[in-house]
Amino acid sequence: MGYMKKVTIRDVAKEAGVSVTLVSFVLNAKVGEDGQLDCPVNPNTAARVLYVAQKLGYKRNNAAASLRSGRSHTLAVIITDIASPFFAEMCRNIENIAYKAGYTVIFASSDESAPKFSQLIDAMIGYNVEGLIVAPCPGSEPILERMQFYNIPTVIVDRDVPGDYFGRVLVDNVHSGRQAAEYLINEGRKKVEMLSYSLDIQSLVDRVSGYENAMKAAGLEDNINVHKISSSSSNAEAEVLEIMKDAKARGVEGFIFPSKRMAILAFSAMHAVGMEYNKEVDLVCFDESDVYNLSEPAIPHIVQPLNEIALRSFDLFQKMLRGNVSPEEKNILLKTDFIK
Amino acid sequence: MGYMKKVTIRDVAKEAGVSVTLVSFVLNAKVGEDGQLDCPVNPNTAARVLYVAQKLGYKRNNAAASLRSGRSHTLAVIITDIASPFFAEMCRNIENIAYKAGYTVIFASSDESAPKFSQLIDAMIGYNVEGLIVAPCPGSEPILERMQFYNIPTVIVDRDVPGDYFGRVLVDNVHSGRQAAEYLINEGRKKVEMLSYSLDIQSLVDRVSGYENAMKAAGLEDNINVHKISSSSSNAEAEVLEIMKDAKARGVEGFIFPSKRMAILAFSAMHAVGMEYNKEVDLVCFDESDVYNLSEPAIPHIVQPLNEIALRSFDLFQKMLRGNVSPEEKNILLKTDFIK
DNA sequence: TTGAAAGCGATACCAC
DNA sequence: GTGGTATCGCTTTCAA
Repeated sequence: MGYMKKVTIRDVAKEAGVSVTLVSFVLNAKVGEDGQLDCPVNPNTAARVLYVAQKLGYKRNNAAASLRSGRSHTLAVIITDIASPFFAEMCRNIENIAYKAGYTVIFASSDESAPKFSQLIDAMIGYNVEGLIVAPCPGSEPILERMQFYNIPTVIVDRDVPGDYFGRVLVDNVHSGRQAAEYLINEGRKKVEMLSYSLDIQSLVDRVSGYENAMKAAGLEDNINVHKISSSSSNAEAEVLEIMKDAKARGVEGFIFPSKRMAILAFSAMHAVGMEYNKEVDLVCFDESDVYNLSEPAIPHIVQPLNEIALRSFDLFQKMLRGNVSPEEKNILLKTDFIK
Repeated sequence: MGYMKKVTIRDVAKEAGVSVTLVSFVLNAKVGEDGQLDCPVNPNTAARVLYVAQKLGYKRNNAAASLRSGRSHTLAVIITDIASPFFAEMCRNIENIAYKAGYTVIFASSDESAPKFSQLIDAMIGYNVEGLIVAPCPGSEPILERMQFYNIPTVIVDRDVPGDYFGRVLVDNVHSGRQAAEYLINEGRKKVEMLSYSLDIQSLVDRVSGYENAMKAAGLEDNINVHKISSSSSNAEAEVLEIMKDAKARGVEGFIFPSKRMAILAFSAMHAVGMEYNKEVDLVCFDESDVYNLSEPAIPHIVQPLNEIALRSFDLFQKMLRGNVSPEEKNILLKTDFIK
């Protein structure tokens, strides 16, 4: 079976007996509130053009339109790991919002690699994207700096990098750490401890600060205890087992596991040393897992406000695209959601 | 701070003192095995051009290149749900593979909506994508049919739709159902039953067939029992509870839960009726969940061969792009992975 | 209200 | 090896 030759604006113009200009006008006109097209074209002509375009199966060639107009109606989203449920869900939300606003979204994943990130940025620039929503990876700072030379509005999410040019939509991790600790303290737990990584990840450092603040505020500063484990899973497993064995011996009453990965590790260890959730120890975890919901009772956990991150990021991008945005508007700090 | 004017091929040409043709040649040349550029250009000139392009920060304008050449080096992937871990991981794999082959991937999610799917397809055509990897949603058949008129190689994954034009990379669900049942039978379980949805989803129907085949082959046809539940979660919960209560009373020895969602539902119900995994009942589940791995011992489960799906899909797309592919090559059926 | 014509930035063809 | 230039399909003046 043969295939259609691409039908262009010229074909439509010829068939409708008008000029290409008219066709372009009609095809780009927005429908006003009254259902009328807001363009200086005779309604009858417009209707005929629309009909013909439809009949011939015309599809705008975005490459040509973008080349000429300089606009692409395309937004790039670069995250660090497309396989992470958090990012996947964020992408889905951004895509939905952007779609309604007439934008196409290009997603890409840097896989935490700065060279790959650099190539992706180049690709995105080549695509004439109108904006960028990006979760920075280690080493991405100098690459991101270049965005302002291209005058591409850039919104940072998930992890911060310095720079006045950028918009940012971040979550208040100090708050979330405090929230976790306060919950356990209110449940009557006094010996509340926390797991963390020895590697300094800002979000974890903040969560630890929040935990420490809450403990101090409750007069429990002497009970503050943060166990830092290796980020390589091979060592981590044994380390966590040791920590839990010791914790059981010391009668720890509450634990904060500030990531899903740590929570899963800790559950295994707790099981192994015979430490029972909701009996001797209460928990607050982070992120989402089936395990949290299946536990009896469900384990309280703290999640990122994904839809709001998506909403605010896209909104900020559009504001930046349109013109000057005040520094306050450009720096958005969101609160996490506590799921009980 | 000001921003850079976009630097074009002309700027590079002028600065390097050569023609735009030369610049284009050099910038598009592939590096041969000997590290030499395979283009009819003096190596010194080429080096100078490369140097200047780098110095000026030249980035190819894809819109222009695509418009002129008709090629976009872009592949579209349309799935039904970007928030599903299965698809997210598949996307990541495709992106990685495509990236190495010099392709950019545009992802989009139809959210199981045919109208949205149609709009996405139009958008992708407008982007001059060179190919499509698509998980069809209900009602997408007539829309997909149109792809051949545009001569865009299209590979179907996850769910089948008829059509000789398409390539397809699917998994053998009959096999996976058989595999699940055989495992339980080999463990010595005779009363092996299965959960499914009352709504006919082909992959589930196939898994059920495989289960039935295995039971018959083992002479256990009298024990075949498939419980069909509503797909709406409100009813499903109560139904599953009832099923498990009854199953416990009848002394069921093995269960197959053919999706993660069903498994989670069933775990709650089993817990509620006091039915214990690895004691009175053995399980085989599908997909991935932390719960499977945290159970003691870990619950065997069957997963899609994601990386192979990604690999074969992209490979098939490239073959279809290049020329005629035999019907055998166009229909790929993969085996699932059994995780013990 | 309509149309002719000038480009957007690259590639591709042809001549040198 | 190198360079001039038509051209891809569209948007955008500008003039009628």
